[in-house]
Amino acid sequence: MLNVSDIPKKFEPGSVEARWYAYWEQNGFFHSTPDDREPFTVLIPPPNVTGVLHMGHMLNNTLQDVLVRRARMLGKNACWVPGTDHASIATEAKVVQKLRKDGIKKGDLTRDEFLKHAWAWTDTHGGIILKQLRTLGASCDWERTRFTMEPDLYDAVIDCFIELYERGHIYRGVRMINWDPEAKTALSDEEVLFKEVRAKMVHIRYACTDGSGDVVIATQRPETIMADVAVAIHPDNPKTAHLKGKTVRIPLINREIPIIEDDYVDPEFGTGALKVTPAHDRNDYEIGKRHNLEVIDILNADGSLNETAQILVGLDRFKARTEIVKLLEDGGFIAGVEEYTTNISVSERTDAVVEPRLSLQWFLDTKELSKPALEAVMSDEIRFHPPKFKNTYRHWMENIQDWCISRQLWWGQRIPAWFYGEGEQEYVICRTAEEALDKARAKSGNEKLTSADIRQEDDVLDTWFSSWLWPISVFDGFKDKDNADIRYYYPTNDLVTAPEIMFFWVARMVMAGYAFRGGVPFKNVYYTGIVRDKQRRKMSKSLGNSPDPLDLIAQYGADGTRAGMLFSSPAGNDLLFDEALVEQGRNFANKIWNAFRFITMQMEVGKTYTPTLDFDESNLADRWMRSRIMRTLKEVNQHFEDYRISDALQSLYSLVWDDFCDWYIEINKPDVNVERALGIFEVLMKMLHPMMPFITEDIWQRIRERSTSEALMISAWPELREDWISDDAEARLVLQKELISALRNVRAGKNLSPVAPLAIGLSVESDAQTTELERDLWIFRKLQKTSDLRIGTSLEKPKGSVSVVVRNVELMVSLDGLIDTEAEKTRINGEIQRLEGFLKSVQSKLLNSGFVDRAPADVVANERQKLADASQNIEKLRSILADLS
RNA sequence: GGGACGUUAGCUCAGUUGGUUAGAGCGCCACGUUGACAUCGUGGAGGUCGAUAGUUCGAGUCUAUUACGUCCCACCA
Repeated sequence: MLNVSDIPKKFEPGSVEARWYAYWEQNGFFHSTPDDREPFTVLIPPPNVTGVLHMGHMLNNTLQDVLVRRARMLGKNACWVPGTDHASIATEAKVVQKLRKDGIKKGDLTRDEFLKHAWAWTDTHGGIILKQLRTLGASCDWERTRFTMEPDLYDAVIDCFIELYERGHIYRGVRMINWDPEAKTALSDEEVLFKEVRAKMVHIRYACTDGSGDVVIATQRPETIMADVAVAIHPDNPKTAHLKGKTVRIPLINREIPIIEDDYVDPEFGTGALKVTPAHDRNDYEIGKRHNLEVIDILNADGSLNETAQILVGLDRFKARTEIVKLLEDGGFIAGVEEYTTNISVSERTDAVVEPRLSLQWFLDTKELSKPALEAVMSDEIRFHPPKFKNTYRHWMENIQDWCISRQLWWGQRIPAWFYGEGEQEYVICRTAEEALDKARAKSGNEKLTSADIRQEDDVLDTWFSSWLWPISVFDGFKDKDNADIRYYYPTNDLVTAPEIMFFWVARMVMAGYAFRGGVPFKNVYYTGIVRDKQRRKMSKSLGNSPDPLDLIAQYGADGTRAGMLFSSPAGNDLLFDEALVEQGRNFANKIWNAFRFITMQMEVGKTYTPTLDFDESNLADRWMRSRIMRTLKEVNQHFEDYRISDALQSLYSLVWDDFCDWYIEINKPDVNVERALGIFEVLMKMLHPMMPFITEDIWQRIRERSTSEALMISAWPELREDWISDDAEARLVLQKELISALRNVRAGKNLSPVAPLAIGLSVESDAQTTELERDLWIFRKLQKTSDLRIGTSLEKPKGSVSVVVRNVELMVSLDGLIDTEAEKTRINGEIQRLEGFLKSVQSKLLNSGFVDRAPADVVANERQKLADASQNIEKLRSILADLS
């Protein structure tokens, strides 16, 4: 089965990845059903249904796959549920855009017609991203793929709405909300972003009606003066005291408005007078409420001026802004214009400048729901990785506002409210029109109501109002609150997501968890960073600085790409993506490949080899190798425990490359014990599998014939053998390594061939040490060619030799004529100087009675040992120096 | 305006409860084709831990102040 000629010099990922993925999937390894094992559940943060894979997804899903694959190997029943989100605003915007291209206006379509287009769009572009995830190696349970707009999940949202309404958490009311004039819908506070811009502050004169002069008011929104209903001053401001009780005239339209007094006004700011425009400013709305002022709305839904404005009607708000400044200038109303920097709010989805707008919307009252959700995180019932995000979470939860959940869109779950009677003021909440009719009749006492009198609310629900149910709805926990799946898989284990959606999604899922299942929806949240480029710019389509993930996989292999992403992504840290990382990942895969290739080259054709971990107790290299493996396994386990995935990979990288390839194989060359090497390989492949699934499965299957049930993907994670960890073996091998490195260093310094045989002397302290060292010296001999190797306590130093002190061994290299005495002296003097500096610091510690008295005994003993060692080595170096002259 | 976090080798980051003159990976420099691998090997050069002041026998590791940076939240016209 194993034939060297089959094994190319380079690892070729393309040919094996698709094959193994199909193998895993066809054998049902991804699929999970409840059984006696401990469940391990991960839910994919559902990407937008029509989205394509970007670097953020790559990082996020690689991490999920690593966690899931490892849990599976740990014997847990791992279930990774994939799926997509209907992304209400984003998708509707895309469909509208597409229709526009085809010459169709959304307004000309009925709701049903539009939805047909939307479904067509979803069917055409939907689910691509899930296919792409397979390329990455994601071990999702595809049979469980869900979509937030599929019937069951749609129903879940409706059930949820009805239940929350009945429990009194949902209300309908007129509030100042964020209006997106582009998408023509309300937004939640979370969907609004702040953007810093340069803007003009216009100072406008309002004339007092009594002819006593002007009031100058500063505003960055001069186009809203037609909606002004008052001018406010602070009651205690002497500067504006003379204005009390007066009225002023709005420029251009000459409407008279009163001057009112309100504490909100900052006397220090600007002129101390503020125009009050309740319809178009949150604060002004509050002031207006306090003073019982009228609300004059001069804007249309699309942000253009309406009839009420009287002037500039029909003009867009931004056009109107420049136009009105001209008019004001012409009329002599401008007192000045200054540029300044300010924050404007924009829609997260459409980038349109958000308009504060008074409107009738549906809200979720979050006061009660947020309480247990806050507690769950603060008490670490849900653990955040890294924990610093607890602060952000707490801050938000403590200041949580009611959630505006209605959207003036069609693509989404339609609110199950049914209006009857005049003016849509009366409604019932229920699932169907029939039910609504009964309820409406009962509620109104009007038995004559017919289905024609009943009309369903047009609005749909915020996308996140479906996503927040994801952990429950993917297991049909609304349809059947006690079904086998949700009993078994819920609460889920790990959630991997970006901190940007902590409020949108994480916090709300926790609230939903408590609201509907009385507990947490997951136990750990791993926050990834943002994927940025080398200049720390966020990767984005518009900047064009993002590589196509699929290109990366094609070029470097899925394993290489995954490893590359994992190399540099501690939890919560941004990933500064550099193709060099992926290159490193590919190189690592290649290194593994070639180590394996080397082993196969040692095999005889036709012979059967049984991988074994039966190490040779008498062989230091073996004892060392198995110690390194187990020590690393212990580290890796701990790293996983701590969600330090990068560190886990780093440990494995070093185990494979440094310990196994650079030392174990090198020491054993040319006749490596194949069965043992294969045994080692099996352990290594297991440990690496969660991170690099393809190459590890491929090698695993090449090591020997395996039945389906023996596939690496479903094999058991290695068992930790603490008894294999040996400080003694590791210390002894380190000494050999250091002796070898020291000699290599001498060779390099003297420009000697790495393979020229040299006469070596090793001078040690005692006969016992001679015996000890001699026992392990075969390793030194294996890796360094010697013409003569002597070891002893009183070795005579050959003429013209160079000496290096390694720990407490003096390594003497006979160089016969090649030695540059002066250079040697300089080197040794430098070494002495370094040691003396060290010695001094140790001495001063030990001379300090405070240290000796108060430091723990072992620390003091350690210092004394250091003192002794350093002094001894200095002595040695001095004698070497003396010999040189 | 409030808050969180960060500042350690050229770059990206580790440094657990304060105790070896600070570590890793990548990069860099030099040498190298000893038949697994040049997607490689060997060797090497690089930091005194943002600054200041404290606590302590001892501080990158604790405290305070300060500078700079990143992010989150926030209705100042």
